[in-house]
Amino acid sequence: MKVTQLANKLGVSADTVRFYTRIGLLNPSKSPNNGYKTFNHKDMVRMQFILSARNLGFSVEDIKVIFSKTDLGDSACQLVRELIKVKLLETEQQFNEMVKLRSKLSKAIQDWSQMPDNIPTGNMICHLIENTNQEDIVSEELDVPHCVNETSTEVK
Amino acid sequence: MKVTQLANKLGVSADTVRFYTRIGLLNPSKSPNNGYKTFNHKDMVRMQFILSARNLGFSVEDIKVIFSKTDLGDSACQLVRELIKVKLLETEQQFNEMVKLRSKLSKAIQDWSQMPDNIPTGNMICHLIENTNQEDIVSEELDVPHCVNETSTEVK
DNA sequence: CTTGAGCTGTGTGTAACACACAGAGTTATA
DNA sequence: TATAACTCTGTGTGTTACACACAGCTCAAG
Repeated sequence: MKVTQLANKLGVSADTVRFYTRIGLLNPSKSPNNGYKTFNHKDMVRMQFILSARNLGFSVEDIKVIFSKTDLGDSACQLVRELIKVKLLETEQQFNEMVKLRSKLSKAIQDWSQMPDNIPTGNMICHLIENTNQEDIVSEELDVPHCVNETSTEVK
Repeated sequence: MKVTQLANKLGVSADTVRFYTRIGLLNPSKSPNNGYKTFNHKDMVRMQFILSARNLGFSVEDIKVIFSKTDLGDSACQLVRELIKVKLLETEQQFNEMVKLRSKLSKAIQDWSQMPDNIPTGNMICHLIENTNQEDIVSEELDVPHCVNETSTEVK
C-alpha cells in the first residue's frame, strides 16, 4: 500500500500519514525501485491505533511513549490507564475555562448592547473591551497602586 | 520605559512584549544610542488593550484588525461586537466538544476497570484503546464493507 | 579599566497537521 | 516508442501565541 491508499482506507489525508511517518510513529518500508513508502498490514494496525488514541485525546507524544512499550512486546495497558486519568483531569480543567470564557462572553455581549460606540482616545482604544476586563481583574492585582511611579524613569 | 519595565508593570513576560512588538502590534520608538525599544504611555495603553482583548479570547489577528481601524481614529465598537459573537459561537462549539470528550474519557476509565491487561499482538496494540473507539465510530463509516479489496493490489 | 550582572534583539522550538511545489512515476493516446 | 496528461511522492514551510536560548551590549561597582 502506498501513502494515499492507506490514507483513503482510513479516511485521513495523505499528509497525515506522511506526518506520522515523518515523526517516526509509522515505519513503512521503502520500495527499492522508486523510494515510495510501502505500508503493510501491521502498519495499518498501527495507524488505526494512532487514530483511536488521538480520538481519545492522546497526544502524539503519548502515543510515542505507548509504542515504546508495545514495540518491545510489553503491555501498555497500565500506562494507558494512567495517561487517560491525566487526560481527564486536563479536560476537566479546560472545560472549566470554557465555561468561564463562555459566560464572560455572553455577559459582555449583553452589557455592550446598552453601550455607545466610542471613538478611540489616547487613553482608551475601545471602551467595550477595556471596561469589560476591568471587572474581572478588579480583585486580582490592579488593586495595588499601579502606574504611579517609574513613569518618570524615562531618563533618556 | 524599556521592555522589562513595561512587562513587569503589566504582569507579563518580557518575551510577550517583545513578541507583540515583533508582530507589529506595538510600535515602540527605538533609542537612538543603544537601539533599545522605548515605550511611552500610548504604548502602555495599547498593551493593556491587547491583554484585555486576549483575555476575552480575541486572537492576535483579531486585535490587528481592530487596531487597523482605531489607528485611523475610527471606532472599532461595531467590529468588536461582531467579533465577539463569532467568538461566542466558537466557544460554544469547543465547549460541546469538551463535553463529549469528557464523557468519553470517564466512560473509558470506567469500562477499562473491568478489563484485563493484554499484551500486544499483530492485530491489536492495546485493546483498551482499540475497542473503546470501535464503539463511537460504529455507525459512522466502518459499517461500509471495509478492508476486503485492495489488499491484493500489492503488486510490487 | 575591568568585572559581572542584567538587559537586549533575534533565531529557533513548540503541536499536529495543512499546503505548496518540483520532480518522478504512471497511464492513455498516438 | 514517444509524448502528453495526470497522479503521486518527499520535503520545506506556514500555522498560534508565545517560551527559551544565546551572543552581545549596557551599566554600575570597584
